Amino acid sequence: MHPRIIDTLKRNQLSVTDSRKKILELFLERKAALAHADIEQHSGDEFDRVTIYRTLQTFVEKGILHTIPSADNAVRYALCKDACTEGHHHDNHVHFMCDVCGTTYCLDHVTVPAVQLPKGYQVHQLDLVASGTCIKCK
Amino acid sequence: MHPRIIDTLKRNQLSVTDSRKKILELFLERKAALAHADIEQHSGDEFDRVTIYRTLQTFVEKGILHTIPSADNAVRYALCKDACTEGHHHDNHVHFMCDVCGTTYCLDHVTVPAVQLPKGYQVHQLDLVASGTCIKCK
DNA sequence: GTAACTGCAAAATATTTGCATCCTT
DNA sequence: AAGGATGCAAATATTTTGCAGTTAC
Repeated sequence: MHPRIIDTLKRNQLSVTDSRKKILELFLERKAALAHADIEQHSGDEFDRVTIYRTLQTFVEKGILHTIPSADNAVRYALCKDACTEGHHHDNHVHFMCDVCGTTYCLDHVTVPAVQLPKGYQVHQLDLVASGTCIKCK
Repeated sequence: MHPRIIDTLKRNQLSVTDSRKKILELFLERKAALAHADIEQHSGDEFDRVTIYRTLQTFVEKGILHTIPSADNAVRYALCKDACTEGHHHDNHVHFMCDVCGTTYCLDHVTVPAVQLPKGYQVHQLDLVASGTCIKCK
């Protein structure tokens, strides 16, 4: 098991349970974003559907995961960088969704360029969602 | 009624029906994006829920509307610029979601800056979603 | 008149809530 | 032991599908 798992949970004052360990492990193993359905599949029906909903929600509240905006109706989640703390996400990075294989990536190292918005708009968060063909599918 | 309505429908080989006229009118009146629920409300229960789903889907297919990515699970729609044609969206513009009033705007005149993605990623579409406080709520 | 569109019913899917039980600390 | 987390059941919400009746052209 990934050494960061227990640490991350404890740092966030969460009790260390099987479902939380397993779900966190899934995100650490795969670099891509995961939707509720993905987790249900990859955890092999080990946990209740509801537990997964609640775990994801808890992780988002604690700043362990963030949701990724997308134009379809599927909510996807990805690991936050360490800078994220409770109720305070700093995820102004780029997401890439592959049209072919459907994988969603967090491109942490790419920064979102500054944008000039019309006067009066105060920006708190910037999300750049790119889509196209990913490196595996080209 | 807005003069563009009939024209837009005919240009896309769609028959001119009450629901389509009304829904298109809603989008032309309000500059903001609309979710299914918004349309249901503002059309005063005039149409069936299912008709709204189908109308929105048809409009997206025809390139009259596009969907806006968002981190919550609500799918919002907004008018495409004229350049969009069937199956071929060109909406690389900026969307702004107000955290206070919940309104989503299409900022057509703001362009998405170029981004340098890692080698091997082919970008077909770029969506920049900004959120914060809008001009009315500041 | 015919093809396309709508409304209704119902199925399928997704999400939320309450509560009793179990597990972590 | 106590509080929190889970599982199950069920309520709610959302989206899709089939089909018969209606409307646009």
